[in-house]
Amino acid sequence: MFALPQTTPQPPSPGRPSVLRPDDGRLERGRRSRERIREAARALFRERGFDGTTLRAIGARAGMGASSIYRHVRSKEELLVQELAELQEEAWNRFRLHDDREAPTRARVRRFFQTQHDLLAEVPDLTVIALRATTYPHARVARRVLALNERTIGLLAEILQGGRVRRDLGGDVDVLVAARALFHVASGARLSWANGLVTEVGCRSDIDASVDLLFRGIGADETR
Amino acid sequence: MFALPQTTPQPPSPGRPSVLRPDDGRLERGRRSRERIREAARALFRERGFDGTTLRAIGARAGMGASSIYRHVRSKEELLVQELAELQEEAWNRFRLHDDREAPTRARVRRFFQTQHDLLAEVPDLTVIALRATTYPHARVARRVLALNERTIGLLAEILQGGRVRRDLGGDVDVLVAARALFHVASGARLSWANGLVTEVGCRSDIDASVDLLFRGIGADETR
DNA sequence: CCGATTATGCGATCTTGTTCGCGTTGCCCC
DNA sequence: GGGGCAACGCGAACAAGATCGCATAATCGG
Repeated sequence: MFALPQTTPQPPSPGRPSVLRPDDGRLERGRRSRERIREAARALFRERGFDGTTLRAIGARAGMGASSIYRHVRSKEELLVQELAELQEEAWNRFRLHDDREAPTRARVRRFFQTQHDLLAEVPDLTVIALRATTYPHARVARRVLALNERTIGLLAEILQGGRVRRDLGGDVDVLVAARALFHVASGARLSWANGLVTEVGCRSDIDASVDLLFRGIGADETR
Repeated sequence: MFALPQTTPQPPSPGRPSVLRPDDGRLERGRRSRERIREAARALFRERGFDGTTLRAIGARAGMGASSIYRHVRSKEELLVQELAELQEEAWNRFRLHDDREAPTRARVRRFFQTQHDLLAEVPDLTVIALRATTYPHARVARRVLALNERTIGLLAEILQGGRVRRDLGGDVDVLVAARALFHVASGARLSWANGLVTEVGCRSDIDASVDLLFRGIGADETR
């Protein structure tokens, strides 16, 4: 349904991938540089956080000037989005690995968020900076993050759809609307966590509570 | 329940309000300056948007250097948060003005979001930048925005609580969790709107759909 | 009136993400 | 093997938010 994020080390850089000249010694060097940049950024983000990491520092660790980074990346945030994409992929894989399609829908949803959270917990910045990126609507990276989000929502919708065919859901529930609601509620909880309002376990139980609420509904049974 | 945002033109600036010397010609001058800054910022934000507005421009229009602004404000975003606080206050007032406490809870919630959206639509940046502010957990302004959000959530909880006593809600619904869910779902929809993924009316109907969903619940009636 | 205190303003400066123009280098084609 | 073409890297420079030290002025205690 959605385009897979390109995690292969193809040149995802500004210029087109130059299909005319498929490979090249220069391109090889470029790939190595990109790899060094990615590693340096990844390490520094974990050491000092996103905002504490300067492009000059990344460049220094990657053995190049700060401006050269822009040969390979369009913005600082793109470096983090790469990580986000990988982490999401990993989360999906882990989830699917032990996913029981016959389990109650609500349980599957909860387990998905738990799996995702296990990974997210290691890099608290990720969620927050991704969210921040979406607040720059003109930037390309915003659309990239939104696409990633949409993909997660798609997976949630898939889970829900599985429940629908098993009559596990209310009959007239719009699966996509529901998936979006689940996603945003979880994001909100994680934002509180990132701001130190709740602990990590608090965040988890908030998410669980919200999922339960969404399944049960706010309204009184059968009335209005 | 929550501390009211201080909208009175008391010096909310970095230094303490200097209670020892309650007023002063200088303080008077400062108040006027703050007012000019606020007006200039407000106008420029509407003309060019938040990111398109430079502090030097604000300073120029307010008749002072850019650095002087920091005597009255701790960051650029704080200028916008002031607006957000006012706008929320206005939204609450408008809502309460025509609020029918006997109306069905769901209808009240929907009307609240509509009222809020009427105002928000005039300054599309507001929601987004406020959200962005919360992605800088170290900044004071983040906590300020979170407090404002918490206040909105509180109002929603109040509405829900009203419904609970009338048996309008499911018996075991945690009012605060539900309010939070409503809030975050609406924020998510507005984020899509700000990113041009949906039109304003689309955003409104998305919110309505989400509210309906939250009231009805995702799960099948009475089962699991 | 005097010194101390303090709110305000200013310009220089810093920081950091980002852009720009230039030079270098490996590759292809003739 | 020479010219052309990109990819790459670099240092200078820019933009804009923020900080700093200094200057000014208003007030107060004495």
